[in-house]
Amino acid sequence: MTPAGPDRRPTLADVAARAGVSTALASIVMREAPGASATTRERVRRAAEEIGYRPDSRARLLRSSRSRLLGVVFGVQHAFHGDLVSGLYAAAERVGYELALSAVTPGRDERRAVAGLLSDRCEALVLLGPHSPTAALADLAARLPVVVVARSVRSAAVDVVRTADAEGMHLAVDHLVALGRRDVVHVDGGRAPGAAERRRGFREAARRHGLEARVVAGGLTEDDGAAAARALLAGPLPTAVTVFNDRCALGVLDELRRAGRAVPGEVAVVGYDDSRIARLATVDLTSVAQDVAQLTTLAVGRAVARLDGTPVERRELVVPPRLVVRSTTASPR
Amino acid sequence: MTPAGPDRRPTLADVAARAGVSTALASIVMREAPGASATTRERVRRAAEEIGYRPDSRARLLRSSRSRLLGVVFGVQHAFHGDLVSGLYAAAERVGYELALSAVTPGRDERRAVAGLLSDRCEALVLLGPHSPTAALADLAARLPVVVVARSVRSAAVDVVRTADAEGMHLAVDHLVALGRRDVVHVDGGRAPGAAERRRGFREAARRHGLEARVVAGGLTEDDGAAAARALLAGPLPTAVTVFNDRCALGVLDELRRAGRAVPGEVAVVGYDDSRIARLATVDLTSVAQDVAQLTTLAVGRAVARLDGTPVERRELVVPPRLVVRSTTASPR
DNA sequence: CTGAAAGCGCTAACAG
DNA sequence: CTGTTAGCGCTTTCAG
Repeated sequence: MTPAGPDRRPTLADVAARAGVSTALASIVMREAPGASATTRERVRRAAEEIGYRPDSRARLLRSSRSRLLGVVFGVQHAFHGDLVSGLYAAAERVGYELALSAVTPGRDERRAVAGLLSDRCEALVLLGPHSPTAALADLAARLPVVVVARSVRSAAVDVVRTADAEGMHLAVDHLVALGRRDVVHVDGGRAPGAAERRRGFREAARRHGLEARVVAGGLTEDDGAAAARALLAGPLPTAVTVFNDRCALGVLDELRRAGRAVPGEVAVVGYDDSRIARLATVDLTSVAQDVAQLTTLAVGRAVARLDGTPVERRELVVPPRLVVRSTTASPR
Repeated sequence: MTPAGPDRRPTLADVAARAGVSTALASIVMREAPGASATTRERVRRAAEEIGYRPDSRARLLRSSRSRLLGVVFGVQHAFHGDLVSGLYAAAERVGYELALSAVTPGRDERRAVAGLLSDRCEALVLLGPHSPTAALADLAARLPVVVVARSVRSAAVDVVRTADAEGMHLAVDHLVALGRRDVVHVDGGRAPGAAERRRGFREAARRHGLEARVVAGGLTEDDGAAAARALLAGPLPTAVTVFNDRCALGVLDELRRAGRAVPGEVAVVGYDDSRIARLATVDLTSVAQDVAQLTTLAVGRAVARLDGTPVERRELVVPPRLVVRSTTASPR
């Protein structure tokens, strides 16, 4: 079928030859850059189509000084990171950037994930809930713009886009108190990104209402939540529980139900993230929602601002959370 | 601080100049290729270290004919895909390949995810549970090796690595029947990858045991499962239910419990995927496990075999599943 | 509006 | 063992 020639993938030169123009012109057409007549455009586009030409992004990036590539490091296990990645794709597309994804897995740590992205000539990095120490993040930020999402970092070197987690807990506690629940316990996220902030917010709000700010150890997973619930069940049950995140809250819920305790009858439960699981009819968990669209738009915007040299007033961008009330807190005590 | 010079990132030429060698030699050292003395290696490595040199993978790939890059398309929502991605990273590393990730999100379909990967010069594609029609997959496979994971495809053009889903359902049904449950219903996955195969396996096994092979509509999500459970609750309850996947099974479980039905007392439930959620103490769902390590190792191996031109005997590689018995089927009727 | 020429940073032949 | 010489496929001046 094809002539003897090796069936290497077609290059821009092939397109140009077929269309009877120079590669430079073909390039202009493919990039949709100004400087070619409508006729030429049509001819070149047709030629490209016919031979199944696909631009080689490597070569393109190599040549242009800018790669317009944003590196994203995410945890492959975290459902919430999935939501953020979705938002980032959309946000990047709106401003003409591409995303390069690099996952953190049980066998691949953040260092490796970042190293891969650096070799790929990303212009800036967006790190979702990174676990790296502040110093490491600062080092990285010395090389290229770094935007940390969903975690606060005490460093003037990196940009941060996060939810006002403390405020989120205020909303939760205020809501519970309004419902007449005054014996509120917080199930903690330990060292997870955002946990310290949420714990702090809980304590502030509790104090403000004159409550005892009791905190029990939790974690990120359903098992952590179940364990926390067992600890709670060992003593007199509080009338409400705020939990670090929805996964953990699910474990709390499930364990409470197993123990035959009514939710929200005896105990109200509030989660965090407003994940898909919280929205399920069968779970229907009251939860503090993070504004994913806002977070991702701001993260990309901030990265781009750094790249464009746009002056930036604040290193930290804080997005307000929203309380989504569902049945785990619906009925008053 | 830095001299007047533009602070562009250091190139191989910079390293070479600093080490007092040619770029070719520096290249050899950086690639750890044979052809440089220990002394030179040391000197070059030091120079690279000092100026913070990082190889530019784009340029490298542009130059070399092979990219050693495997493109992976995954669904950012699917927890199981996360597990597969983790396994793929490990498998690729073992054979000296890199991964390029491209996510399918609510706003980014498979076409776009694939297109991105093609521009990145991936040598082969690994598609996790793709939704594209067979014809589209075959077209793609005409351009480069394509390995489909976790879905069967009736096409001689693409390689498939999947779990023996029918067999998985056999295991589930056999187990239930051994427990004395003879009124078994399957909650279906609809058009999801793997659903047809699982449904078929259920019917085969049911027939073999002389049971009525009842199937009700389900889906991939917890909500789908809850809806299916409500349908089930409308009539006389079966003594056991097999469900398309764990997420859906979770919805079934939760709805049954809400209705006050005992699991496994009245109804036994079996899920599919042996996901983290199934393993949770509070869920403890009997489930058919897919062998992730095996699936991913085979998928990468198959892609590499195609690239190396190694003759391949079967287009389809089928991995046996394993039944993990937990408390949702533990006690006999 | 179009084409020729010069690289982007790196690797792969070859020479020496 | 080391250096020189060509490009990979594309974009980007800069002439015409």
